Amino acid sequence: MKSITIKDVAKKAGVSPSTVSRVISKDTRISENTKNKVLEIMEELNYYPNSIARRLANKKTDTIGVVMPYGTEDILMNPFFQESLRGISIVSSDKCYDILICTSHKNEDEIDVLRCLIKGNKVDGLILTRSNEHDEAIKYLRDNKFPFVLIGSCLEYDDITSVDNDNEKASYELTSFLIEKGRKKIAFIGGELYSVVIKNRFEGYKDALKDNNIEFKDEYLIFDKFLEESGYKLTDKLLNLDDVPDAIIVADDLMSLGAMKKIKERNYKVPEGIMLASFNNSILAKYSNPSITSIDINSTELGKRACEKLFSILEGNENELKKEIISHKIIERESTKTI
Amino acid sequence: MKSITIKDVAKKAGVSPSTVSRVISKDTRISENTKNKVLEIMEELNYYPNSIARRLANKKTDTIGVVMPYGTEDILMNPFFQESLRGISIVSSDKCYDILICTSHKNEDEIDVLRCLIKGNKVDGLILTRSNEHDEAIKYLRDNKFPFVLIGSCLEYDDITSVDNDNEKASYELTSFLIEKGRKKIAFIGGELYSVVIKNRFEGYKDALKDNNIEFKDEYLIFDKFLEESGYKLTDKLLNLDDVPDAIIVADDLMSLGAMKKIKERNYKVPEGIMLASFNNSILAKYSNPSITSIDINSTELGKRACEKLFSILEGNENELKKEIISHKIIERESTKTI
DNA sequence: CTGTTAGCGCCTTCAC
DNA sequence: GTGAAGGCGCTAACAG
Repeated sequence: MKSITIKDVAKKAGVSPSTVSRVISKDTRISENTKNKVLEIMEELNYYPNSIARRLANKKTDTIGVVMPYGTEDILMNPFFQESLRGISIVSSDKCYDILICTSHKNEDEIDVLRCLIKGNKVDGLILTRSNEHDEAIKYLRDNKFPFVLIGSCLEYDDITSVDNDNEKASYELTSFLIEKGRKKIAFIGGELYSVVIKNRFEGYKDALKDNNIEFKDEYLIFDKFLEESGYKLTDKLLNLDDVPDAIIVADDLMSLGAMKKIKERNYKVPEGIMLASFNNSILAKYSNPSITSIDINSTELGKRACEKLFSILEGNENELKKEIISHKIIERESTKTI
Repeated sequence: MKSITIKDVAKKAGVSPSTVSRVISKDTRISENTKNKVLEIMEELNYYPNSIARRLANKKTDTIGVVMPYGTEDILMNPFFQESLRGISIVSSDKCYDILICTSHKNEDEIDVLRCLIKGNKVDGLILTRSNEHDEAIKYLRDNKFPFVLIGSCLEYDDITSVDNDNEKASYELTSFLIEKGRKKIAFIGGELYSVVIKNRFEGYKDALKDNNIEFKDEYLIFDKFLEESGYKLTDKLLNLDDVPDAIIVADDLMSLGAMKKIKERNYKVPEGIMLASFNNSILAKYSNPSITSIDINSTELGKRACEKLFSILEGNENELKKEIISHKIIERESTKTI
């Protein structure tokens, strides 16, 4: 089916293609008469500009890419990504931008995916939804001076535009919160060790222990993947220790469900025997039993602000704050309630 | 930053642009020598074809659009969409297709969004993730003969390619399951009444009652939005009835969490006093307390098959099954356990 | 204000 | 096998 073009409209309206083009791009210097005439014909012909052709001529795609974490098979199921994507979507649809979802499954190299996106002119800018230590993706984008915003923090460069929580502080607060509840044997279950967010949360935990003169114990610190199953397995190890912890901080809600399951299986009581506290405050934490105290990180807001910053960059406003911090809040629930 | 083009490669390789183009599109009738030479230069120049230009010339975008439900502010948070998107993503990345996320927030008209997508040549095909009665989007796409696959079912036309569960049967089974457990006062909490999936699930429920000679009671049937909060409110109404139900089927996990919350608040026991059973088997059902019996609808598989069918259509294989059914399974949990 | 011209970068006949 | 030429649909100077 032959789609109708700007030429068809022009011919029928008795004007030149460029006049039609001007109407489309809302050029001011054009008479009301011809404008209305053209609009009328456009309506009549049910014409709609071919965005591909516009993109080629404008060298602009009106599309932003959202890069989901590598190896997304399971991790992508974390509600965090859904929530931040929602924030991104709200902002970008306001600007009439499209969203391209970028994932690298299986054997593909993440850098190849990025290369294809930016060299192929598929997107105007990117939002990364996570960061690792020595992050290759960040390095690649930075080296190529490609516009992007990071949801998370970058350890290597301080010229990266990013939106993040103060995870170190949040973790410090959460740890202190447990200490105030009288707990001293506090373990920490993390996700991937190379992930920056985990590093931050771990640091905050360690600092809080130190400031409260509690000795940090190596065996109270374990890491694995951001999966429910990992939480389950790691907790088992903690419960096998000679000196079983009386509180556990888990770096993610999904993992904490696994932890909770194991704790119950082993017949420990939450919160009496072991207190549990977690991060992200997804709906999972709210409906767990007992419900889990969790840090609300404002995922949707992270997405929104990241997207707004990206637009700001694309519009050339370089005076934006490089690193923006989104507030967090401890949501206390049963898993840490003192009776 | 000037991006390098096919011409640059051609010049440096001492061949014509068309030759380079042939190398890119893996044309066979080309000598090994020139091919290698060109590939070498491409590598050296770090050349990557401009996909926008290719799209314009080929009239093909290598992109599929995934249409999220209208008014997505909250509904989009349902894990179902995340899971089916994952399935779609796995298949499309195999084919090197990009995924465009399409949402219509706020005041926009969904049809406008679709119009913009297809008239604007932004995607080769679409996947709809839900269907309503008298669905305008389906009608529009069908009228325009635009390639698309529906996750769900269409009531009006039987020439729509779709992937769905047998929701009627599933609901019939779930209702029968509760009846076998000795329950007779079974209520049904649905989501949006105009949604096809709700209609199907309601029909199955009604049929099961009928086949078991249980009278259908109007006051046991209530509908609202696909939200946790709706489940909460609707359940309150059920518990206020003179004849309180002894079992409730909820059309969605998220809603059933709300229902569970209310049931507990009102001091009814699950499953002893009231059994609860639900649909979708998201992680929410598993970790609720008590855990909730739910129909596993295979969300990821729905996404995968929908995407495969779309590719099949795009490749011109019109001999595909129009309506494909994905299997379901009752996952029994505490909320319906008889002691 | 409006039309003409020349691309955007790639692909695809059609010749050789 | 390879090159030249024209076109995909739109935009952006440059004229007038």
